[in-house]
Amino acid sequence: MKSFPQRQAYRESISNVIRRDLISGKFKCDEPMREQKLAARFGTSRGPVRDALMQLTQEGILQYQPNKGVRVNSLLTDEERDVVVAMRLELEKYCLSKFVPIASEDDLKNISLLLERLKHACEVASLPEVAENDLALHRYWVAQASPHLESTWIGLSVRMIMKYSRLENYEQSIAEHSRIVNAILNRDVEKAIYYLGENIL
Amino acid sequence: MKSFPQRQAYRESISNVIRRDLISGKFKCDEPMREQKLAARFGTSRGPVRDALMQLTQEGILQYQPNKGVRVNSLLTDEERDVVVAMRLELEKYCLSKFVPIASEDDLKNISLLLERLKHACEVASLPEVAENDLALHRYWVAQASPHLESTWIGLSVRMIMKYSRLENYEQSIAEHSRIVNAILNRDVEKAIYYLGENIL
DNA sequence: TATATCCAAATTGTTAACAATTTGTTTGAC
DNA sequence: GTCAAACAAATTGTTAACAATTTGGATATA
Repeated sequence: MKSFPQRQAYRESISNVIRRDLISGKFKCDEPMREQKLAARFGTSRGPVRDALMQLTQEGILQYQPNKGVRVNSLLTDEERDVVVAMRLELEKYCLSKFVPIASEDDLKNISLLLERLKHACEVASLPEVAENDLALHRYWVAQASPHLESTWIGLSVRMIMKYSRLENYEQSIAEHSRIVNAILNRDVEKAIYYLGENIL
Repeated sequence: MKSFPQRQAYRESISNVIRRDLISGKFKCDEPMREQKLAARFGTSRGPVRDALMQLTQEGILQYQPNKGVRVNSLLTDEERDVVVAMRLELEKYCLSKFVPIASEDDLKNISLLLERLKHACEVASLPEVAENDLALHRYWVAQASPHLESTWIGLSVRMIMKYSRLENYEQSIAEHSRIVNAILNRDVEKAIYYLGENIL
């Protein structure tokens, strides 16, 4: 009947919320994340919270130390960020080249919708929402083209955004993503990849 | 007193063992990993086993479905592997360029030791051991140069190896790694990176 | 004051029991 | 025989309690 994750496991929704908080800078760097407090906040026991924290640790956002819990990982250095940008670009270029030719009409509708949501978030100028919708749009073609590499992608992308995000220039973000989506709608792989390169840096 | 992880958490050792089993092909593709059985095998409860499984899921080796547990993820496609190779190379080139100039005498001793271990594994021709020592050697300079990106690196590397590993040509593996390590010992970044490119493909 | 030691509180690590979901099998109607 | 519903077994999801470790502070000593 219900064709989709009927009830997303706690761990997923918890890690999504925490990730969002981290992107929008609600936690100071090196600040320890206490399991008990988070469990209370989310109305669960510590189990699912631990799961979510471990997931974010694997994504590289948090840092784990045995018997000491997890803390907000320090930001990438400038050099590391350059490397991450290059890796993410490599990955997303491949995904676009794969996705554009095979995208169904529904896919095109969906990315148009995601673009609209991103535009709206830019208009109300809410940074965490902009970040979330930016990632959601990119994530769409990654997931369609290569579900195998989706988890790799998210780790790279979140950490790239956390280190000086260019997202604060809202008009530019809208323009860049509009160009990419237009190219996709026209099935123009070359252009899509070109504009992607201008967006991810 | 004990300066290092005094007693590695279960989750770590469990995930290491399972990862090794996966690399050496002990589980069929799509085969479900049962928590109960693994818990019995490792003499713990399901908790730490779940932690280990989730970690491997994040690394992309296993696939998780809510209420259905985890299975061995299907292998990368040829194209995906090419992308992963490029990403890993990008990352490791950076790490080598960072590591070689700052490596201490102890570091040099350590990688020499790791190379010897790899040689030994090649001589006794035990594939899982070769894989483990190969990864351990590369991991050393990644961890030294950029602990931030270590978890990213391991996900890429393990999946790259699982898809047709070139490790079975033992003599070649020894030669390639000897060249890299020699270049490092001579503080020759250019050569080290060059030989790395010949090794990772 | 500075340092070391010990104790209590807070926190993480692990376990076992219970709840919810999925899976497989039997049963029965047609 | 085929299909569907109902039941039983297996498996995952969650929780709360307990164990082990770390942390912070009080006390004592030089």
